[in-house]
This record gives sequence, C-alpha cells and structure tokens, in this order.
Amino acid sequence: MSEISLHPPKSVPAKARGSKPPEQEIIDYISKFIALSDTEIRAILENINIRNFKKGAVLLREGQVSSLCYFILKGCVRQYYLKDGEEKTTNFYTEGQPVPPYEGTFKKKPSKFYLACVEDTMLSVGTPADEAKLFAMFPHFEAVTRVAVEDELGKSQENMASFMINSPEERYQNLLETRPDLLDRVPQYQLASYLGITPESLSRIRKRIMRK
Amino acid sequence: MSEISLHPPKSVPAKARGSKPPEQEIIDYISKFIALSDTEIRAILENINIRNFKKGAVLLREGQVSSLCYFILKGCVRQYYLKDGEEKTTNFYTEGQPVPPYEGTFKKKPSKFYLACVEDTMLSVGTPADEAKLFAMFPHFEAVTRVAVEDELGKSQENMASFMINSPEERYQNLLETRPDLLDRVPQYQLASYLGITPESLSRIRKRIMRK
DNA sequence: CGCGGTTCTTAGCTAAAGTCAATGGATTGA
DNA sequence: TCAATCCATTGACTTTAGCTAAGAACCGCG
Repeated sequence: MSEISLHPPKSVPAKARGSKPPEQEIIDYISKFIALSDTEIRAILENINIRNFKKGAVLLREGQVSSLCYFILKGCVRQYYLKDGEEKTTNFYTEGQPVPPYEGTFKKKPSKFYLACVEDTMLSVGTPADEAKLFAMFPHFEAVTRVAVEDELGKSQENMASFMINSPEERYQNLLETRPDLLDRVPQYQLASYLGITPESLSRIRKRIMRK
Repeated sequence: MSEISLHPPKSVPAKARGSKPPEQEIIDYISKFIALSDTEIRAILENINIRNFKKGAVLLREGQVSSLCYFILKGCVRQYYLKDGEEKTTNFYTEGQPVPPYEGTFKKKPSKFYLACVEDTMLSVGTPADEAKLFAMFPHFEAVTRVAVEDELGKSQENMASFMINSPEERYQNLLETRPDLLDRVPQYQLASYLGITPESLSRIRKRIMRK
C-alpha cells in the first residue's frame, strides 16, 4: 500500500511526508462533531497539556481518585482490573481515542481499575480546569462535548452488546477485522484476557482458525 | 419490612402514602446532579411527554432510525439484538433509568437492536426539539445533561467490565445482589440471555447455588 | 374447570474453555 | 554473550456450557 500525496510541500522533511503531527489527532477527533475555525484550533492546541510516558508507565491505579481525561496522541494504553491477583484487561486505547474519566469526574470515586501504557505513549492530559477554560472561551464547546460523550456512550453500549452476543472465537474474528493493529502491538496473553479467555484458549482458537 | 414514615400528611390518600407519582422519577434523576428550583421542576414536568405502552409493545425495531430518548417512569423495557433468529438480551431498563438514543442522535444510524416492554410501561419520551426547548429556557441544563451522560458512560463502562471479568455464575450472583427485582419481573430465559448463557445453563447454575 | 401454550427443569451427549504441567523460543538485562 | 525470565504453544484432564429432546410446572383463557 503506497500513500497518496499530491504536491507534498517541499519544505517538509522526507520522514514526515504523509504522516501528521500527533496533536492533529485531537483536532481530527473534535472535527468529527463540529467544523473548527483556525482560532479555535489554535486555542485548543495552546490549551492542551501534552505528556510522554514510557512503556509500562502506570497512569492510574486502583483506589486512586482522578478526574483527569486523557486523549491518545500516539501509543497505546491498556485498562485492566485486578481480580484474584490476575490482571483482567477490559480495554485498549490507541491513537485518536479519548480515555474518559468514568466515575471519576462527578462522583469522585476511587478507581476500580488501572491504566498502563502498552508502549511509549504520548497523551493529552485534560483537567476539569482546562475544560472549564475552553468552555469559557467557546461556550458552544459544552454542547460539542456533550454530543461527543453521547457518541462514546453509544460506542460503549455497542461494544458491550458485541461482547455479550458473540462467542470467544467470534470476538477474536471481530478483533481481526476491527482492530488488527492490536495483534502486533499487544502481547497475546493481554489480548486473551481482553477477549475474556485464557492464553491457552486463544492459542487453540488461533490454531482452529488457521486450518480453515 | 415495614416502611418508616414520620408524621405522614393527613391529607394524602392512604394508597398514595409511601409511594410517589411516576413523574417524580425524572425529577429525582436530575436532582442527583443539580438542585432544581420549583420553577425548573414545573417547567420540566410541563415539557415532558408521557406515554403508556402495553406489555410486549415494541418501541424500536432493528433498522429503524430514531433519535428519541426514553426515561422509564414505571415498568420495564428490554433491549435485545436478533442474531441467527435468536433474541439476545443486552439490557433491562427499569424505573428511574434513562434509555439513551445511542448511535441514533448524532449519527442518525439505523438501530441494530430492539426495545420492547417487558410489562405495561409508562415512559417519558424526549425528542431533540424538547431538549432544545429546555436548554433554551435553562442554559445550564446543557452542562447538567453532559454530566449525566458522562455518568451513564461511566456506568456503562463499569457494567461492561463486570460482564467481561466475571463468570456466568458470578454474573448471576451479582444480579441477585444488584437488581433482585428483575428475577420476579422478567422470564428466566430472558435473564439467561442477559447473562450470556442458555436457559438450561441458568437452571443448572441456580441448582448449583441452591445446595450451598 | 380443563385445555394449550409457555416457561422451567432434567437428562444425555458434544463441544469448548479452564486448569495444570511441560517444552521451547524469544527477549531482556547483567 | 549467557543466563534468567517471560511468553506462546501443546498435551492430558476436568469443568462448564451448548444442543437436543422430553417431561413437569405454570400460566392465561375459553
């Protein structure tokens, strides 16, 4: 697959051609819901707080109270629960995905899960204060955020339904189709956990599928 | 269990004592997020559209496009997908719960699931226009709604995690603790589906638990 | 009251996932 | 570079859930 790029600007370094700066991810995300003016884009970029984390870094621990909202600019973050000493992976977040502060924001409850970087990861970290500042500058962002959260709620519900309805083998097949990148980025035993099965079972499922 | 009621007002009819009118459910829900003035309460009650449905009535079908938002005042609504001719139940909504318009609102996508009344059910049915009207009257309702949706997203994520992490037997135990009312209101085979298992398996699980 | 349908349970069998243990390959770090 | 660790795979066995079928209990309705 070769990238199509008409008239690439000559001043851009070769290695950057066809790619985009990580901050663009967050602009692209918001642009799904509203057309942003240059002023707004600049304000957003000036008001986000970008941080880098090493592979394995833990962003949130069980019991911690946090109202931070993350957005993945580059890399991969895993959400997992600790049950009977086992890590139970319940989500993977990658480029262009928000990591909402679930029970954190309104109720200020201690987290029941962990967030850890699967790879070196670049994040935008948002606080309620950052949010309030942007809402004050652009009041209609409040409505945009609401719509975005509704959209995330829809996806969450759909994900849950998909998990409930399908068998482990079907869930693996779905993963192959919808998030094939995860297979390369994430160790098998974490994927297995995410699929709700043991690594041994995933191994057998893979073998079963192979000989078809 | 007898109800505790100090100095019940003498003017209240006997049958109403200790209970509340169904519309109150929606006021109670919003009051979890913000203190409502009498004016606001009146405006809300005047602007909601209450409808009654018979047991078995279907509110939404697969393929239909809808941006209606329901709120259960009395009764029970079941959400289910049709897969290989089988009904796969993914949610039960009861008194005091909102039924958000998932993919419906923003993306206007056809629904992948059904909504049907498990019992005779009284609903508040909200349209985007109703919403807009209330937001125009009370602009801060926009923020309240956002927080409420965030709260629902948090619950959704937690429900999904709980389903992913636990075994069918543990899921049944959880249901006993968190929503015991469903056991009486909903037929077993629908509960089984909701737990991600067959009616036969649920029957065996119940027997297994009995003799402990 | 009894009939017909629905729902729940039971049983026997199959298929799949869990568990335990061992192996071998890859990765990491000293 | 080598050793230690981690991880994926495999095998044998157990447990659990799915499937089919049949019977029992429980409706609602005439």
